[in-house]
Amino acid sequence: MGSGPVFEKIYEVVRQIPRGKVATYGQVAALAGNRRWSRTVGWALHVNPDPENIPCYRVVDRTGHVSEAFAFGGGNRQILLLEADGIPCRDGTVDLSVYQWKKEIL
DNA sequence: GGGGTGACGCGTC
DNA sequence: CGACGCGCCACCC
Repeated sequence: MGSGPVFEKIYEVVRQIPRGKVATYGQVAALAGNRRWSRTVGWALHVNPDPENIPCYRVVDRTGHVSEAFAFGGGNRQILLLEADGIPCRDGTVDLSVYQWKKEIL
């Protein structure tokens, strides 16, 4: 499956986002190894090879706004999935100050 | 090796 | 608040 080692790194991170939380593209990029991969993260999710195990809908941009080019039928679809996780999406926007995932140091 | 693409981020106007 | 532009980096042809 190696679309690219970086892509897999990104998928690995997205897969770790806990239910009820969201992460930003920049955050995922940083956790994957390089914060400048934000664009690459978006692209990696765009070609998401395994949506069942990779909750790409839990990834939003830095403003908390969902993607409008979501691969399942628009951002509306993404909002539904997020709300199913217990995350209220006000006008397609998530309150990052409350729902942003913070990788805790165990 | 070169060029085009993309679900971003940030500064600036 | 919104629009625009530039930088950033990986992937495919």
